Amino acid sequence: MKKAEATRLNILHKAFELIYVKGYQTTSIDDIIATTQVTKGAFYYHFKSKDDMGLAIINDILKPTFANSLVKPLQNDKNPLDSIYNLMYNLLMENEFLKVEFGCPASNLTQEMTPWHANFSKVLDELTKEWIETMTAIIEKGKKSGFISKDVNARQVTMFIMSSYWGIRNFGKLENSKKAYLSYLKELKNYLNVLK
Amino acid sequence: MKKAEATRLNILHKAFELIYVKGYQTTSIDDIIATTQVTKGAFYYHFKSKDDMGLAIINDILKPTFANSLVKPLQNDKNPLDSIYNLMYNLLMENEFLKVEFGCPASNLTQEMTPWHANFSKVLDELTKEWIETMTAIIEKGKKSGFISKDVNARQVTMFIMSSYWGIRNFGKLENSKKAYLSYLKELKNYLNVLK
DNA sequence: TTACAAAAATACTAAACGGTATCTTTTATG
DNA sequence: CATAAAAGATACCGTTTAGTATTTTTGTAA
Repeated sequence: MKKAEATRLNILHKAFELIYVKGYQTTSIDDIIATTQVTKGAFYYHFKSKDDMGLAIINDILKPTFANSLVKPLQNDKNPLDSIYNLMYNLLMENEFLKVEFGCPASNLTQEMTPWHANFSKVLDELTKEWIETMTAIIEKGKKSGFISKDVNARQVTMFIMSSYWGIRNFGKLENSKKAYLSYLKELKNYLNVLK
Repeated sequence: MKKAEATRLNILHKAFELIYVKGYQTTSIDDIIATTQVTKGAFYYHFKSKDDMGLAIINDILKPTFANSLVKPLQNDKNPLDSIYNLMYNLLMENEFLKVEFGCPASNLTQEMTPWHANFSKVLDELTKEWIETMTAIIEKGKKSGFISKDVNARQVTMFIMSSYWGIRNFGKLENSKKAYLSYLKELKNYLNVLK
């Protein structure tokens, strides 16, 4: 029971790495079993199809990571504008797992799988919604506690910021350099400042 | 001579459509020759490989379209802030070629092919650079003519705006709805206003 | 009309793909 | 320790992939 769970998690983690780097469609099951040292029989014992595994990656790996690294940090500081900036700074400049040349795993999957794989779209949408709701909530809170002007539309601002984050990830990928991140972060700071 | 050129362009256009909708890797040559009613012999007479055709799509189809629809409109209005907003509005809300559920063709290709296909990255980077340079230039011009505050960093603002555009395309794709576009456009307007 | 190259059609290959059937080994529990 | 079920290994299937080799048709200039 325990060994099996370890094998399953091993497959999920290694497959996640491969998919983050190469994309879902171009990562073959043969690739996965080669890097995990797991046979095809074992693979299909744990997952009934490649897509079944793909969904498990999102639900069991990506979602918890997302909650820890993208959602939770938003609720740390008193000032939501600081929370947002610090989150972005950490994600772009310091997070050792996310690599500039491979972009954002969630964004990559969204781009690749939507709109053709409804199940993928659904769980990815859930993932994103959680982030949106949290950011919207802390902005609303910030309005009440005076950190943010009453004039700002929380949801609107959230969409704008998150869009810019996903977009700059694509830029970083294209230029394969964190330079783009730096000027992005500066302008993000300017933008956040006018929300006061 | 003329007929051959027509065949070639037919392949490029149809293939572009397929790739925009399904992605490059998942669009097979058999898919392409099926929808173009062109045989494989004809296909390989015009292109020496699939990648050769892919690059031709970017150079011969995407680049001119990009120059016409994304770059040129930036230089229309006197006020660069208006140019930028109007461009985004048109791209997101009115452009009949770009579909919300399939995102932005250039962004899709970047996400899918970078960093694994150096040739693709290169031409896509050229494409993007042209857009960046143009937007940066009109912002600088706007600073001189008084439409924009001298304090703004043109390149920084350009990166921020373009990132947000690419990002919101991803959002639209995920939610398969232009609703996201609307609140994005509102906040973009707010942001542009503070650059005055 | 003939000659000849450009263009297109046809038939094929070798490798890779996701997935299955069958068999063997581990592991937990009476 | 016996036994059944869980877990994993191996060989293979049918299909699809990008690409090639060969042949046929078409346009055009002498």
